[in-house]
Amino acid sequence: MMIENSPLARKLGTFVALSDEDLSMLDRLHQRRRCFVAGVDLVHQGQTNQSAYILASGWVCSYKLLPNGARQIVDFQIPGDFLGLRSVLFRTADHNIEPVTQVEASEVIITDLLDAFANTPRLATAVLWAASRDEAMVVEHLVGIGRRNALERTAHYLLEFGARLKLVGLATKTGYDCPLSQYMLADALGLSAVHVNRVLRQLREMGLLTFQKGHVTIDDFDGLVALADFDKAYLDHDGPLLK
Amino acid sequence: MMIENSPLARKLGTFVALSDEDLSMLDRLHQRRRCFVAGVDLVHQGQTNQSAYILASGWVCSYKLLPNGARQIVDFQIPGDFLGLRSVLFRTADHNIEPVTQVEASEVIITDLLDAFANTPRLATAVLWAASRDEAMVVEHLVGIGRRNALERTAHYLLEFGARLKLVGLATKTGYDCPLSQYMLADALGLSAVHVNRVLRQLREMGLLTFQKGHVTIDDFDGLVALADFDKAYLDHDGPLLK
DNA sequence: TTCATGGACTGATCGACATCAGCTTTGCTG
DNA sequence: CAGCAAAGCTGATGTCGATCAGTCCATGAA
Repeated sequence: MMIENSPLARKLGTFVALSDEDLSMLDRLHQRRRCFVAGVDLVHQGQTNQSAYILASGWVCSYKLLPNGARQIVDFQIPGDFLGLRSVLFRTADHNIEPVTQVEASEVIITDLLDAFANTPRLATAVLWAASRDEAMVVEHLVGIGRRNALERTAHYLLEFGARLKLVGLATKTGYDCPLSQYMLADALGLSAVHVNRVLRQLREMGLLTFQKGHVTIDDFDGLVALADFDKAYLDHDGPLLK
Repeated sequence: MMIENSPLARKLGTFVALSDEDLSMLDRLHQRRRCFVAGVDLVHQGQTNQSAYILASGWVCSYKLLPNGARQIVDFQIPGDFLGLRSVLFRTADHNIEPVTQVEASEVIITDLLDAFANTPRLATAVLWAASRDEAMVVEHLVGIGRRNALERTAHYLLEFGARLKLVGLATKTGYDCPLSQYMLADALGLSAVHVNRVLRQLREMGLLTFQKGHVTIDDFDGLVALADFDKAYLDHDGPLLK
């Protein structure tokens, strides 16, 4: 069985060395596989008693709508990420979740997860670690919107995707597939789509990065890192931190 | 003993009805009381093996610095809030923490906390709840910076403080003490101090809110809620959600 | 083929907020 | 109470990014 190739196992494995027992416990969480089509909300604000999921394939976005019609995308989830954990704790969702692409996800029964926590503390550590990392990413996103200009912000965001996708084997040093439209990118970055377009052109003309036809090509990694003040360490490690 | 008057107990009590056992467990976490003076960093980026704290009195801010000299304040902590929990999990802090005022805080030994989790599941639920709420606030903050203009953003932020402080008995319907300078507010809201000043004047002239001499007076609560699109439900409850 | 739709892309114009430079008030300390 | 630093406050000017108003190009349906 290909347990250790699930995106989540792969990601957690870089944080914490997982035993066979941990891996099979992870596998047990992946029972109820479900599919969703792009564009149809999976969860929306105010909905109660939602389940949590682990993303197996495809991209998803979490966003909030404002009464003036604007929307802010808070985060994108990629394979290996948890979905809607906070909504479960809160009992009522405070944001919407929409698949960007077609999506496969495993429904997580919350008692299964708590079971897993009690029986495999190593796994629990890894999951908490991943959750902290997710929160750190939201914080970094906030900092970017608050204090970085459009160019730095965009560069930083796209670098971050590279790092996240590499953890689950969906990116190389030179680039990754990215199903986002410029509109979505705009709603994530707090910009207008028009301006995102100009910024992407600028990044391309500066020879740093090419965002085209659903694919991001990193043309000059070091240049991007310098421009965006990207902290290489914070998302990516050489091996498990906890042996 | 005045256990149930600690800000944390008071806050958690509005989420989950706590037993005497829960309360005395909470009390045990409050052993090592420490003090800090305003303006001197308590934690800074990159520092490792930091401890966590529970804030007993005073205000604290968590922020990040960018190489261009800008800073973004991610969150303020008020009495009853946890401090630096993520840094503990991550082993190395990804942000700075600075007391805004003189501060009293209890150092939390992480094993004590895990003990408390194992022995008093109700308390554990409450703490997780509080942590989710903190995360929800950061998300709301991100949405504000990304998609609300300066006026709405400021109004929303100051309303949120009112709601948070009310939970620990430090605010009334009509206002609260707020030790923040306009500079700090600016760094939290992603604005310049000059603009914050103008926005505060505008709020005052609109008869909505007065921010002066360390005190915020809510002049027209409903007006503010309408302007800021503030969700009254999300921070404030009439009684424990979990009986 | 024609039409419709949605994303990418561009120029012109406008406005919200930043920056700069200076003044005033407050509160602290010698 | 004089002197000073820090915060509050304000006008003038500049700029980044929004908005408006399109064109161009794919894809897919009729």
